[in-house]
Amino acid sequence: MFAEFETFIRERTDLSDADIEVIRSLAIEKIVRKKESLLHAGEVCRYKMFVSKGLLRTFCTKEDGSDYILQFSPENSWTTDPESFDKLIPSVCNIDALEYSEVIMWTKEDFNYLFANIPGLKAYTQKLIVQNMYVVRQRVLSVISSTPEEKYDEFIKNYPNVFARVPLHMVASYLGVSTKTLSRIRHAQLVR
Amino acid sequence: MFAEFETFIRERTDLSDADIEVIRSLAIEKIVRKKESLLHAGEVCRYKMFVSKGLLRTFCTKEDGSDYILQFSPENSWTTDPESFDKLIPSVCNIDALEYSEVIMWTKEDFNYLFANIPGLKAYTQKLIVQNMYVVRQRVLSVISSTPEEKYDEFIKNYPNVFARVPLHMVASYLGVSTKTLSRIRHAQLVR
DNA sequence: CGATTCTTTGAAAACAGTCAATCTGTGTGG
DNA sequence: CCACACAGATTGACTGTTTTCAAAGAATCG
Repeated sequence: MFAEFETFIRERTDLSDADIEVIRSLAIEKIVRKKESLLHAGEVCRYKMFVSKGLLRTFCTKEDGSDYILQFSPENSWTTDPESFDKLIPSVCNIDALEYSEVIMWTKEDFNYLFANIPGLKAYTQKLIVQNMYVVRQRVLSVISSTPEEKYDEFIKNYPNVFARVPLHMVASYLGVSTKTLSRIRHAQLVR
Repeated sequence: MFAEFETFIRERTDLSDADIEVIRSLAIEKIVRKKESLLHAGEVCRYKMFVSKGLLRTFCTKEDGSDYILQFSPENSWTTDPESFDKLIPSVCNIDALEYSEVIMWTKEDFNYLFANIPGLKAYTQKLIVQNMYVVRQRVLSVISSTPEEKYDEFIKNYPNVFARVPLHMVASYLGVSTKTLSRIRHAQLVR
């Protein structure tokens, strides 16, 4: 499980073996079965998580019970609730597994330690945050400016790997449209 | 113009007088009249900008000519097109002034210099990016999960200061709904 | 005051959402 | 191994909302 992470991080940083060893020593490895939860709304999100295998989803539930998916996290990606994690306040999101997954987690305390002592990791993390910003900004633009069909097409284009693995109604939830609308779009595209 | 910035940054960091002086020496002050542009789509966004007075808007234009507002930047806030600025690639956004504004700008090169030599500024900037992330994530959630009326109410609640200064059709553009819908909502709220 | 910008409105059309039912494929437990 | 339950996808009928387009008022600015 850690092996995948090590490969991943070595490709993106120039951490030393010693650095990796420290990072490993503070890592918590966790297996999550499909549908198992890693964070419930109301709890503090205590971990920064790396998905080394599988697929997670971050979602919020409104009063009426409807879900809205904020993020999919396939293997080789990071996830957490940043605001809850940083400020140690209760999260409004849930994180659970859409597939059998393997996750590596660090507490805030430990991650801060790594952050302070491994400059390469710090630089990498900061770059990641910035890149994430590009993506989220683009998503805001898409969601306010695109038609449902455009959103659907963009999703398939941007996340083919996720698209192939999640049920349609979750794509709908991610895009902010109803499953009905997605069905209609798909039907129309077939006919064409 | 720089005075407002100095007050602002001193309240949020513990920069020394010397630090401030360096920052000032690299700052470009610019007056922008209402409707004047600071960035056209297709250009590289060469500056990181602090709005010391006035109100800017960042928006994208689709092929059909319709605008979508990504961000309002009132006095005491920062703006740029992060991706264009960081990577020196052409921007897809425009930035212009909704009011007479006073803006302080730094090039990427100069900002990098400040970044490298003024740890307090670096720490502040990074915190800012992270906080911005919270806001944008919240916006994504809102825009995929809220009704137009909820979006409208949230906007007034979150940005009363901006709301009071921009025409309704720009609020609509920011929220991703038509002006018609906003009018209807307002009418309904009046009747109540 | 005239010109421009902004807001509201009406009517019609397009669109998306709800609800309920059906169909499918999957997988589990007996 | 089969039957059954279950999750997912699609569909139809209906409803309700949003958009579009155009036009008319209202407000603002020079």
